Amino acid sequence: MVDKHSIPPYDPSEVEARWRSFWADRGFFRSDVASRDKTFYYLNMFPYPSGYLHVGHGRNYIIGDVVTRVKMMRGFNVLNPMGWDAFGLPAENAAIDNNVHPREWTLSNITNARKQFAAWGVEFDWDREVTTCLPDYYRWTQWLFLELYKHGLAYKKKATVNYCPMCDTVLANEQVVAGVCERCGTAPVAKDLEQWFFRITDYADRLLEDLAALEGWPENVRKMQENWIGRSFGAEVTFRTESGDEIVVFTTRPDTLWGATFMVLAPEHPLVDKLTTDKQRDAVHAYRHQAALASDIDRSSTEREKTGVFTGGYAINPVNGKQVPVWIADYVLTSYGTGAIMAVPAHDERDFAFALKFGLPIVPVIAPLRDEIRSAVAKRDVADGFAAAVKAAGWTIEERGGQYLVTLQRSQADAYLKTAQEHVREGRWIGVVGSRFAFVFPDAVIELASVEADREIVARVANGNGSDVAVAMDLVATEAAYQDVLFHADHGEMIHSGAFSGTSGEAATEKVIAWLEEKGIGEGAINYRLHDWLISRQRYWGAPIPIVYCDKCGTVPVPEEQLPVLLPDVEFIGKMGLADIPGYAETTCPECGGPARRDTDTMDTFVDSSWYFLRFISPTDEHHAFVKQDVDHWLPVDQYVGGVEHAILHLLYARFVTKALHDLGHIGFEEPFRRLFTQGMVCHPAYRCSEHGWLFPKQVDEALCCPQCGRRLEVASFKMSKSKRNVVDPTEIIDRYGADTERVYTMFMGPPDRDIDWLDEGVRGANRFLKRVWTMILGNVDRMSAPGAVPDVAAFDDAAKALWHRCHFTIKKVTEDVEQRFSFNTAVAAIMELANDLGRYTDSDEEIDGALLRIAADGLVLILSPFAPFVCEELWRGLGHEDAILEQPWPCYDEAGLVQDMVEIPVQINGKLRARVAVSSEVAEDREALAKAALADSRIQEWLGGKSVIKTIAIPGKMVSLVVK
RNA sequence: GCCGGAGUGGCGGAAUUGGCAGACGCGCAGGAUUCAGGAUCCUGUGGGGAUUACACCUCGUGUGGGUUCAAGUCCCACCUCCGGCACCA
Repeated sequence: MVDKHSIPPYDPSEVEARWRSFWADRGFFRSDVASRDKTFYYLNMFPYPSGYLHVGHGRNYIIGDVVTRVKMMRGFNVLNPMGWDAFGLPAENAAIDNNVHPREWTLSNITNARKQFAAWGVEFDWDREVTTCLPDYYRWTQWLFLELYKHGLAYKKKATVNYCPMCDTVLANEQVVAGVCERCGTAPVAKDLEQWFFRITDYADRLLEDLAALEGWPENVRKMQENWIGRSFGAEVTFRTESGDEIVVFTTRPDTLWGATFMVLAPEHPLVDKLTTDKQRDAVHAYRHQAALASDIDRSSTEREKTGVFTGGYAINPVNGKQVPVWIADYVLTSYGTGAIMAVPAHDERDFAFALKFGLPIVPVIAPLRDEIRSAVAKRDVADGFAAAVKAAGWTIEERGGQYLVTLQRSQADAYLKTAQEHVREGRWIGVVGSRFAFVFPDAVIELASVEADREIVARVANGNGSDVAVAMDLVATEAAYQDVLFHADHGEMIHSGAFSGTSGEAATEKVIAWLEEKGIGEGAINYRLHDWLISRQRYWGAPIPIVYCDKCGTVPVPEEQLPVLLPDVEFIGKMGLADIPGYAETTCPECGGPARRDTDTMDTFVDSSWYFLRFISPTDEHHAFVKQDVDHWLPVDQYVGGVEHAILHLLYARFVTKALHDLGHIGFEEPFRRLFTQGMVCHPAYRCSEHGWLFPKQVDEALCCPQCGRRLEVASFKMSKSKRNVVDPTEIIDRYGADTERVYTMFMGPPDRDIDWLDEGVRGANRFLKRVWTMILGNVDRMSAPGAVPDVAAFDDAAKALWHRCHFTIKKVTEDVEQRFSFNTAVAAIMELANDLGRYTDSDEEIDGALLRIAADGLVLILSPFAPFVCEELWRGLGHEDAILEQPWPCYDEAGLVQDMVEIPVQINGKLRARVAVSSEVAEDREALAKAALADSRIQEWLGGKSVIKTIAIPGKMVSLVVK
């Protein structure tokens, strides 16, 4: 037994102070880029340097540090750099609030963050630090811009763009999330401005198709990108107005063309004026005015009822020569497709609602996949004997209230129509809805097969009672029994479509497209939701766009040797762009030397971050952004880690820039990140008073009432954020328990990809574990053999064998969990189990094996060290070693060590666990011997009780299952 | 509405290829130590039941079905929650 009083208590602050600068001083994290051997590029998404990092940020970096340390001990040449996404609006806003220059604010945050990393024991190759707001970085961002410009991938155009009035700048499409500015939550307004764009849509197909090969990426991120790119296949079809103007529409359903009974243009569509008749002009003008005022959120709400106005104009449906009215409505967007649609109300939900509201004809041209026809018949509309006739024919008929409901299938429709006609009373009609649409009158059955048929039905019905019914669908749309068969968007058989009737499924689309192309009235087309990337920003704190405008020479790129175009060094006075800085725009033309003006916009900060992973390979190169042979060797990044909030923006842009640079010959690969991991957020309870807002946990007492007004507080767990006052400050955790404890808890608290609550009790548990390891290791050093001792495995007693096995098993598990599974919580759990077993072994009264103890203790410290590097470095010295842990190879396990002498094998009878038999591992691996051993067990014999075994399933090493009768 | 993901003890979670459900930790309970608190250590801890015996039985992984000797895991239908997109033609 050990005298625990002789061991110094675990004092993390003292231990951590001793090793804080050790790893950096020894240069362990400096990487050799020239080396080509076993390289491993690990990359965290570089942070925006804003104030203090909290324990939620820590999760990201601790994961990286653990993986990096393991990889280093495993003999990899690891590159794990860090940099700063240092341009951007928060710096400007903070600068305005605190009256400092954004540069000062940014750089001081960086200094602070570096200190926090050191306190966490999170190490990087600081020789490779990149900072996007410094000229030696943004010079190359400007170079990237010019490369894209020279090859037609950057262009300027006037466009309607999203402008955020709060941020005072335009936004990329991707930065408008759920209709509001991603950063400040303000609804953007539409502005027509000349802006720079990157031609990302040229790469839409490749960005989509290459997703499939990104097997190391999470499925949800790939799906999100797929949705964002939003590729849809269909056709562009040209309609003509009566005056001969072309209206091109995009449709994914060319097979429904025969059902296009009207057209809808976006209110902003250029042909609207010309189409509008004098009679409609006022209404159209008013509607367009109102649409222009409505915000995008209002316009794009699916809840809202459809609105629109008839222009008075008509176009010709090219497939059947029929005249269709042209409407305008704000459910058609200028930003998608051609800003004009053909409306097929029978097979498009929006068009259906619009047609019903405005009384436009609805003609089914596709048979639904579900073959069901319904006919609701008022009793007073039919002669006696109707129900009997229907029953006699064997069709389903229900009776409720004053009506019959007949349900049938398409093959029965003709017979039913005949029966209905025979029974319908004079002046009445019967509707048939579903797989067939028809109206039955005493002297005729009219199929809803065309607009003309629709008119005739309406005319006949109106004759009788002068109703206000506009179209045939109105006659049946209010009938409850019809609700789920009125409309469908199935890819069924084409009907009422001339020669194409009878064509069905996806093939219909292809055939119609081929025919459209042959006739010259349309062609196959692909449409994307993705738009070109708007990169101009009207703010100061970004990389200036390196373009000059000359009256003589036009748009002139700044020559490469004149880069960088420096941000003007002004005393910072507030919200402004480069245009507000006197003298900045004035320059001379690089081509003719005459007077010229600079572009006064800066680039979106996502441009900075779209290529930084390349710069880490040669961060100080003054002649190149990066060196091809080096990046070709080190990239794609082996493991990229960051928040899922970048699933679309940053990751899509970085993929685009990589592909563009590849095509321009600068790099030899097409995807930047081989494996991607998105870590979950760390949450913490936040307390809110409806009157006084968010409260710090410290202000809250047990009664959960507001200290100011006594109101009951709302409590809920949220992602840590300063504004909700629920951040956990790592400094407090480190002061109280040490960084090692924070690291172990962070890794142990749950699967790293999942959102999780930070629990103070959990932190204490991690601390307890480290204390236990400390006491156990230091308290047993005297009983261990010297380092390097080789145990005599053959002489082990049972307890020693078990511990020996546990050591090998744990090493294997931790190695696989970290390297392959990214499952750090189970890795830590396995180390805890080893520590528990080791503790049990040293506490027992039996004689212990000094060599085994040495190996187990050394091994425990080595595999724990990536998680708790400070305390392990200390314990390593305590164990009598002189060298650093990072100079040690990762311990290895051998298969022999994994084999146990005896194993317990569960035995099931009829699927229920009835016994466990202890057998030697040889027996356990032998199917027949294992089955025999199971049957020989006395408990099993008892359960069998003379019944016969019909089937025996023995899975070597796993279990035996007996089926008995 | 569409597309993803997830539902397992009081809590976080484990079970990697269909093979002993609940590893590991928190919390809780009892005990040891202590003047006391804290810290530490030991024991127990899914529900229900049984027994002289913790070498027992039984139910149990969101719900309902199914496949299988065997299902948290596979299939079908559904419910709930989270995330993304959303009048995208």
